Amino acid sequence: MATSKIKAAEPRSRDADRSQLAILAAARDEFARHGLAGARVDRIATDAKLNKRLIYYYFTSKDDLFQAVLEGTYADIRDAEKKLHLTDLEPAQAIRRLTEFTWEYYIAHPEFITLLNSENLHQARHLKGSDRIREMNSPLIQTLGDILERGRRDGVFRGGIDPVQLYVSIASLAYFYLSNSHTLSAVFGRNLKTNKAHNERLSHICDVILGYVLRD
Amino acid sequence: MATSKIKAAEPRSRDADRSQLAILAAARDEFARHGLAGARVDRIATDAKLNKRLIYYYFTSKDDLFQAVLEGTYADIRDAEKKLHLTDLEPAQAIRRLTEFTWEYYIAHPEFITLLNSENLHQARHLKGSDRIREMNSPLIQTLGDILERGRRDGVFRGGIDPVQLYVSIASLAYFYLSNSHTLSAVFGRNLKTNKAHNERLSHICDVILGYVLRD
DNA sequence: CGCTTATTTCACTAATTGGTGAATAATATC
DNA sequence: GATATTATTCACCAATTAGTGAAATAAGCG
Repeated sequence: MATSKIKAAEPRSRDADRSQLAILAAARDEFARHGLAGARVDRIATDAKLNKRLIYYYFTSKDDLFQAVLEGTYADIRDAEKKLHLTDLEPAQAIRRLTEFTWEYYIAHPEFITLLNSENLHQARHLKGSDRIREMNSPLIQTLGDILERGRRDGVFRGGIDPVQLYVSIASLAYFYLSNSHTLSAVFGRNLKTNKAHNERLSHICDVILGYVLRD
Repeated sequence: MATSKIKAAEPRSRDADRSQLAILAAARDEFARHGLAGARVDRIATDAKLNKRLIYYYFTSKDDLFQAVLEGTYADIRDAEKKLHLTDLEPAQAIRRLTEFTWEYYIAHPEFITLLNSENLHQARHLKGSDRIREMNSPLIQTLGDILERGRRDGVFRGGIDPVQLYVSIASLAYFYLSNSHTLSAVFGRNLKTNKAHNERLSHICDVILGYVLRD
């Protein structure tokens, strides 16, 4: 007979913060893999090894949970950006470092890409309703503006570069390739997801960006 | 009174091709707006002003319908590319024209962007299963290779440019901006969707691309 | 007219899904 | 030991959804 109801299961200490983080992590993966509409709350609960009811207890609704995931995702990249210390480098080196960082961050965090794509499909309606996001406004643009100005004064950079445009372009060249690597691979009949292809892409991106900012 | 059952509704001639096109057009809009998981077959039927049953009659399943939409979308852009006649232009002019074309095509066909994003979320599994796509392999890469070679011989372009990398970069700079304009606008607190912002972006993209291909 | 193809109608299903209410249990904390 | 918080269980709902079977109807065409 088996005393049934084997409730031994380690006493599992209670920790509201830890539970919320477990939910957020599971939700991030689920939303990243399936998009907002394709994500399943039950699957998030299973993956978090927690009860579905608890998700609604802490996060009200699927949409609110998605918003929380997005906020966390942005907070993460902002934190990483802060550690770059671009101001310590020569202008050209700083631009190169930012470019390499961007590329490597997207490689290390593929969920960032799919989450952003999902949010854009929904016209950023979760971000628009978020206070936390606006507070995190990237200080990188300011830094980038300083670097461009310094490079121009030194005579190594061309003038008249808008830091936002440049930032968007650096992101573009990395993001598009990684986000669309599946369809691109299919269309070109060439696997763009190998290490070799990745290295070639990063090298090309640096050429493009530096070719642009450097004075002729 | 009203004799009820007002069946007057113009005799609606029967045309299998027209019906299929109507379904495809409605499906394209629906998939573009809501993604694959978020799209509703009933809504497609309503929008196509046809019966849901007919969708399954012609297209078997939601996934097959999505694949047909993707194939059509690719066929459309390939057709547009064919009309470019880049070979008639000087190398630098040809690159500029291709860049402007890409930008304008994405602006005119926003559904292209969201459909591709959806397909990449699904790891291109519909494209991989499509014969039609492989047959349409872009002749643009060949043309682009010729242009780059001509430009290099003329001494106006730098050497060693991979046409696929360049093609991807041109697409990147346009696509990312338009695809992510909602989140970018929210994050930078600056509306990137105005006409003015669009013109500035295109101008910047041309600077970047030409700055890269042109010899110092 | 008669045949084929196109289109509609409709009832229906089997499964899924986001979300809830309420009671219970376990645990940390004071 | 009392209490507030944290977590589980479970039954359940109302709505939605992709997809089907079958029969009826209409139109083009030879």
